[in-house]
Amino acid sequence: MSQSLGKALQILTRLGAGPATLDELAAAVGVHKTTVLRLLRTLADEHFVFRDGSHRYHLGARIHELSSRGLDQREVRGIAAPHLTTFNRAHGRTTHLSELAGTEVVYIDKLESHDHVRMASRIGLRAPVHSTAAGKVLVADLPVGELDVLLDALTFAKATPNTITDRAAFRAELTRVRAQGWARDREENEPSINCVGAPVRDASGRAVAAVSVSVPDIVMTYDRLLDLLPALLSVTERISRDCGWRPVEPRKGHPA
Amino acid sequence: MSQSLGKALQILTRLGAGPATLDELAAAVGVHKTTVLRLLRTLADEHFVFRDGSHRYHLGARIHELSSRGLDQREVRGIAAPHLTTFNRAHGRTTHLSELAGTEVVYIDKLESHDHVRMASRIGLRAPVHSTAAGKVLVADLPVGELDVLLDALTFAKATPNTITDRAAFRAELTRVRAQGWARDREENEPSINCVGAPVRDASGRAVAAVSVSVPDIVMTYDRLLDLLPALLSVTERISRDCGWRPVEPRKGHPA
DNA sequence: ACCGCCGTAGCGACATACGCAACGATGGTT
DNA sequence: AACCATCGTTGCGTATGTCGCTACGGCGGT
Repeated sequence: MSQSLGKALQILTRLGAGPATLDELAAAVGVHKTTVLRLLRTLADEHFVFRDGSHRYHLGARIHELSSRGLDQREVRGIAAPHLTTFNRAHGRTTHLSELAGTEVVYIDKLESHDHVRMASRIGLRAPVHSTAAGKVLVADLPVGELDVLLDALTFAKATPNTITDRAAFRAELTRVRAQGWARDREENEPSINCVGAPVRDASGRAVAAVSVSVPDIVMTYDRLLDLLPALLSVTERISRDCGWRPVEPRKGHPA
Repeated sequence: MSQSLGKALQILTRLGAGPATLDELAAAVGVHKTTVLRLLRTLADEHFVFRDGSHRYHLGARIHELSSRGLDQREVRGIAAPHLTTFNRAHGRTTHLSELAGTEVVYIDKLESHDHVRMASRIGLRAPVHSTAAGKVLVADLPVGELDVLLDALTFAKATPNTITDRAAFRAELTRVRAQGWARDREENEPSINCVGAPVRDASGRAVAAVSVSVPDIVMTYDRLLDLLPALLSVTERISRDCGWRPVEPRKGHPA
């Protein structure tokens, strides 16, 4: 663990919450302002931060550039984008594309709802797999060994009264997800927010991303949200096909 | 200049070019792999990078989160976004929103062209003020002292045969920009790319951002690009008004 | 003029970061 | 099974880079 790097990263993270002065950053990070200034100098030299005319430091252009490049490296995002735009245009609900990251999902794209109720999520945020629809579809088809390792690492943190906090119950939920091909989050991750998600698959059939639709209960009930399932399954199928996925053919001689 | 932080930032920048292994990063940064691993560990702990199953490190979720938050902190971006979306929908040309950053502009939003010719620019990239339309409008109205300081710092790097590389010529260009209220870049920044730009002003009348439209010559001639000027001036005026700007009223008793 | 705030420079001490060397884990081949 | 190559990791001693302190300069406001 590199001490000075860790401190610099804390500075960057603090600046994510808003611009700050040298003194504010020194207080936030807990080191002398000379030390902070040295770190800030280095960060500024590489354009990770900049200082305005009022003595405040801000996140700089390099962060945006790297994020933009990093997102471009996530292939599924580029493939999904036009499909999601069309879906969002048609349905107007907050839609996320996410990937699995350890025991969490990370949102790698977001399309805003068309109404005035906005969700506080954003690209780059992470959420636990066990309480999100996206998480469930991303882990449901993991090979047994991988799923066990993941479940071992999961803390099943209770986010709301509805959160699944029991390993056996979560396994049962994943069985259900596998059977129906989509997942739900009924106020399990955030109070008053329901969500449905479906997997995007690649050529190997593996779920490489999830598309999920989130709606506050006051805007749309869970039952109304289910009306979006056909469209959701349709768009994830289209994206999957563009990712090289092909449906498994029914085996001959066996019941469909 | 913090050595270990500098190295870590080099790692992040390298990963912007694509995923890399520990050995590749050690070679790129020029230090022992143990050192790189320590830095990567710290970066990974804070989610700035992650490692995939094939030994490769990638830029992580925190970069995207910080970028997203940092862009939200740029107020003019939020104000301009709906206007630019409408403008882009109507005209379908690559459109940038940029801010001044020292002797450079930094692109803080980008709307893609509707055709298949895409521009290599991206959010977070910087470009010199003297060879870009956006740069010209951002510095044209600077107070004299500020402009002098900026010009002193400018190297007038020659990007193309058309680049203005002479201080006096650039000053003359800025005089013209002030008079007409918009600026051009006739293959001054990149060969075969023309650009027009106009300022977004805040309540104080100061140019706080620029909207620019860039088009490759093969797609649209400079003269055709000029057809977009009325719409460009109109959208920048609308954004400016939303930023609190109000047109200066003609003085009474003087010619209009 | 004085004051407050911010940024900066120089210094010595020492803690942290460094590279080296060795080893463990993994996967592939024979 | 053994062997090999690659990657990641650990432990060590050392010296370099980082640290906080102190003092000072610059700037803006009164």
